[in-house]
Amino acid sequence: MSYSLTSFSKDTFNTALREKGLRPTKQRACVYGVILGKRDHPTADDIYDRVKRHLPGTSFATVYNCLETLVGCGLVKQVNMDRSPTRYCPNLTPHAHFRCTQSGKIYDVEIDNDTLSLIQALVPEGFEAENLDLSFSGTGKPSNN
Amino acid sequence: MSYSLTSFSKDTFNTALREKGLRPTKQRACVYGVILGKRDHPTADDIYDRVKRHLPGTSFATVYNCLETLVGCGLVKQVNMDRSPTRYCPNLTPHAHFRCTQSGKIYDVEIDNDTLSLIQALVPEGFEAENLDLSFSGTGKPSNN
DNA sequence: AAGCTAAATTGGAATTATTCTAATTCCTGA
DNA sequence: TCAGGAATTAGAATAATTCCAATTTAGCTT
Ligand SMILES: [Mn+2]
Ligand SMILES: [Mn+2]
Ligand SMILES: [Zn+2]
Ligand SMILES: [Zn+2]
Repeated sequence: MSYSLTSFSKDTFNTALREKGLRPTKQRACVYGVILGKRDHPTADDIYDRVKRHLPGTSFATVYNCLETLVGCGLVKQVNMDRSPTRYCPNLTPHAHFRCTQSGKIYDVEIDNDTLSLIQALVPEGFEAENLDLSFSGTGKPSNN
Repeated sequence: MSYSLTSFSKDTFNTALREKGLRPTKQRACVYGVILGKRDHPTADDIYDRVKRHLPGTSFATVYNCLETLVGCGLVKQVNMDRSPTRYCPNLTPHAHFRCTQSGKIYDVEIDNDTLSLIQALVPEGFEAENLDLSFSGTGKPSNN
């Protein structure tokens, strides 16, 4: 059993990989599955732990390889905050991140289109931004455990 | 000779350190000086190279120690883009960064107050943002060498 | 179905930015 | 001047990530 992706996710997954001439392997499906399954912005190490429950033989190198592939296919995004380990996010809409410095938890923060336009307008003449990263840190929900 | 800080910078430096009960050493002054002297967002390694020209005996550990101190005193800011080495910036105004993926150069991008307010307004109810990071990447000035 | 070939996975070593440690040196202020 | 804390130093340690060479697998072709 590779991993129980919904038929919708499975189709997204297969299509995205085939479009790039890559193989939809069980390891890649599993990595994608665990990221979709708990949207908590896991690190590679977190993902490794979760994948091993389903595919015990999986190596750390494979987790990194799969993550690189999934990012390359646009199925997940990397999230870097300061120099802490890279986290992975399946939310493909443009959004920002908030990290609670107490709990370490990371939350998605929506960006409305008007604000997004204004942010993009900050980029000076002659520069072409392909990518933007916006993140906040501070104290999160008071006693949300 | 520690480093030729302007009398204005020297005063800022001495005051900021003394306020925290820390000593304005020649290594700290030199690290601060080279960051002010060429505002190109140098890495710790860049800074080490430049500091050694003025104070040849300086160690790498000291550069890191000084940088941590200067950041702690609010004299310089850390700039992290993806997982590349941390860079340091003496521009204390709220501003964003643009990294040219071709040249690797990093540019300051001003954020006007209106846009800054809208960005801060993205933070949801119940969260308190102490810090915000905004960065762009893409292609920079066409042939600015 | 068997064989072929390129792609993917694997375990372990290598890399690299950064931090830690313990010894030495330096300041400061009594 | 000198005692004691602060800062610096060289080198070891750490940790996330990448690299490597060997093995396995998946998707053809016969
Ligand atoms: Mn773990
Ligand atoms: Mn160098
Ligand atoms: Zn996210
Ligand atoms: Zn800057």
